Amino acid sequence: MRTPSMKGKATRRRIIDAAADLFHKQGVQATSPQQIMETSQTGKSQLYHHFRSKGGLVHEVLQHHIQSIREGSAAIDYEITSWSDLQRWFRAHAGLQEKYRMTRGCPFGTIGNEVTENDELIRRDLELLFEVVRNKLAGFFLRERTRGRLGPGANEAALADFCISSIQGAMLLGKIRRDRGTVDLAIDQALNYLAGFRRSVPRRRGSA
Amino acid sequence: MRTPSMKGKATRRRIIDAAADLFHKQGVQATSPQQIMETSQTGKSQLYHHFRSKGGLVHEVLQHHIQSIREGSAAIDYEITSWSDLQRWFRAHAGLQEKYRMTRGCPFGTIGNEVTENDELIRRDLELLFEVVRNKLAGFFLRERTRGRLGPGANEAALADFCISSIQGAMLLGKIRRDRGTVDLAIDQALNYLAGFRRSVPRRRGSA
Amino acid sequence: MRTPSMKGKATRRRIIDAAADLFHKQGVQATSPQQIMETSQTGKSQLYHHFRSKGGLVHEVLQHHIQSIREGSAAIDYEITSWSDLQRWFRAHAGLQEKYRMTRGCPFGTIGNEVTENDELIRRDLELLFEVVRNKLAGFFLRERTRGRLGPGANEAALADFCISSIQGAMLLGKIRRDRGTVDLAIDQALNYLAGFRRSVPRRRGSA
Amino acid sequence: MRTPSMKGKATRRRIIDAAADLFHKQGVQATSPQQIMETSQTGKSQLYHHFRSKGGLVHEVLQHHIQSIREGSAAIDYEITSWSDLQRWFRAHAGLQEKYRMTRGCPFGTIGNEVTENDELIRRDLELLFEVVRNKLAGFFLRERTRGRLGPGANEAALADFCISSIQGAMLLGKIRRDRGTVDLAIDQALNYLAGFRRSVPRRRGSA
DNA sequence: AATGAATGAGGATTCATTCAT
DNA sequence: CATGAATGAATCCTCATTCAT
Repeated sequence: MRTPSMKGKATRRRIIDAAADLFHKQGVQATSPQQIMETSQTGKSQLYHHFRSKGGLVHEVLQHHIQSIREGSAAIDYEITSWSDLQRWFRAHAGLQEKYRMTRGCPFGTIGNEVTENDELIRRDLELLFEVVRNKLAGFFLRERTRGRLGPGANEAALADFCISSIQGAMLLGKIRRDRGTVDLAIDQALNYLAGFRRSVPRRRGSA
Repeated sequence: MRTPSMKGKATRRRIIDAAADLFHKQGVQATSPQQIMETSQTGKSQLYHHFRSKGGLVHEVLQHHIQSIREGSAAIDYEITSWSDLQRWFRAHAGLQEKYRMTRGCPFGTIGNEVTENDELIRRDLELLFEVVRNKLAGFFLRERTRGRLGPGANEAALADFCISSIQGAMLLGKIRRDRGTVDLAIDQALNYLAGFRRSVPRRRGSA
Repeated sequence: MRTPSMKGKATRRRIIDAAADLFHKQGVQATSPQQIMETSQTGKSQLYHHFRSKGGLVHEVLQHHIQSIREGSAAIDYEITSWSDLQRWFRAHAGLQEKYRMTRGCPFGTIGNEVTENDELIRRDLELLFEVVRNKLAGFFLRERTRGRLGPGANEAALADFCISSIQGAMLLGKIRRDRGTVDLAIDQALNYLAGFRRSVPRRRGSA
Repeated sequence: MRTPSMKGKATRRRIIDAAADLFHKQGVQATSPQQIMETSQTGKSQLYHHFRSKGGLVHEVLQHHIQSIREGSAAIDYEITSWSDLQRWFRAHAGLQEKYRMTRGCPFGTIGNEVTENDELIRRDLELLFEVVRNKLAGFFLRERTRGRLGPGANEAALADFCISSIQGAMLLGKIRRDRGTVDLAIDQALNYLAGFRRSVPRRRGSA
């Protein structure tokens, strides 16, 4: 059974989902409230009932992304516990792009790229989002260091940022070239670089 | 003396310059013909006299960028003949961003980010632009290999693409964080990676 | 009391009425949304709220005309039940023109004349409209035949079409000459021709 | 060899021809100077060199039409010397329409339809044009009367106008219905009516 | 006679948003 | 929570015309 509040939530959620997809597809500027309302099968002013403005909606979309990343419900899995997880994380991005026939970039990068001086709030949301991602990645590198599996000469946050900016650059170039090969090659090199910091630790006797 | 064609060209050029700057600042979508006309001190329909449409103007802006890169008249110098040139090339991007107080990304990436399925022509222009850049960079790596100063295990085009996607990712993240440090750190790591391919060649006796 | 839908309908109706009059006066092409909005005292985008486009508005105007003809609420009475009704029908057209000092033609013909290959939908609307008119007229001729008052040698639909094309030609020429005499003379001749098909039936004994 | 003045004449003529065709196809309003210049392969301001304005061009187009009718160089032959010529005259209109797949009406009527209160000069041109046509037709009827082949009860000018308004109405309806049958049927009835005025004169003995 | 740049108003339409109910 | 009318500025672009050469 659907209670009214459930229905409300459904509407709100439908709008966010539709907006997130459209923002990913064509950017924020190119997406009109009208289009969002049509895509989400909502009355136009529902959008203004649930969100203060289009900007407010962008904020909520980003909050939703952050939430998804934290919860692990996002399209890409940010729970990295092994080097192969890290590889998967990289490749998942290429996979996501390919799902859209290489016509889209990163959902976050796409929004970030459009940010101007007047979009300070959105910029902050994105800053937070990328910090969450960095923390996820840095967490992995930190755990690796703890276990002695990470060489010296690079700190965890920097490595995490390297991952992020590598994948952002790769996806943007991949979208422009409409070519997965470009993305994969960039990922290869990023992984190459990261592999340089990996240390294999001899298994202790008696351990699994 | 000003011939009529000179006058026309000046206008055309003023429009392209204004547009290029606005596109860099706020993207293509967010830039209206009206704004371009105000910025370039032109009548509104001059824009449509000189360019078929807004899309046509984007095309011309990109062609102009390509021309600038080829000629060496661009904001960034793409003539790389030494490893230190390469470093400068990387840092120049950060410098460009800082010039705009880290509120802008890469002029090309910003346009590329906005490309959708309907902007096939623009995409092609960008593809070409990035190929020109890649060739410039790949040329350097090739010359280095010829001189025995490049180690095995990476081809020139791939290294060039690595440079491009690295700097794209770095600039995007730098813009989102409004932080040059992020860009510099990303550049450091890219240079680190590239340095791994560098081979020092013992000076021949008798040479400087 | 005014319900919201009532308000909406009133606006919609005001727009249609204003548009219909302007289309009659100066044609569709020469009528701008702006002019319609000023005439109907509406916000410009109300037009696009109620109608998809200018073309959509033309469609609705024609539908409204069709409705009026069917309902008998049009400027001209299409309910013909006698030969004198038919005469009145013809003369009413001249009267309508004179009302506008012979500066306008037929409201339908004016729109029809502007139709091009790209206005297929509008053309269909007009086709329907003229079919409705033809049916009204043909109905009269059919009833006359049933009563033995119509001679052989012409079918009802053809006579109806003759009426329509005669009046269309007459009004167009009348507008070009700005002269009612032209119209009346053309009507005289059309009525002359039609009179040739009329048969007087001897009154039955005992009837009035 | 082409003298400069010939070239000038050719340009002027090309513009008129292109304009005439476009006006016929889509009306005056819908035809922009730009389109005329493209169709006639002329520089845009040649149009303003040869004609004062767009209105001036319409005037010249109509003058050209009048000239063609007078000279007998028009698409339709207005030299009527026999009843079968008259039939041909009527059918030629249907033929002209069919040539354009019933998508166009009468070239003159189409322009006339668009005339508003502000186009007094154009209206006068059309008035003249139709007077020329009327005279051509009335001339035939007059000659017929002279020869005793025209019955009483209708004057020549009225019959001529009947021909004109009939064909105008027929062509308009034919265009709206995109159907030649409609036109032919209307022509049949007009001819029927006119035939009622025809008198056969017994050949004199000894004459051809 | 011809070219192409320039002009400024206006074209149709959509924008983001708010209001009334 | 939902609907749809209303708003007014802005969108991209074309209009008819003129100017300078």
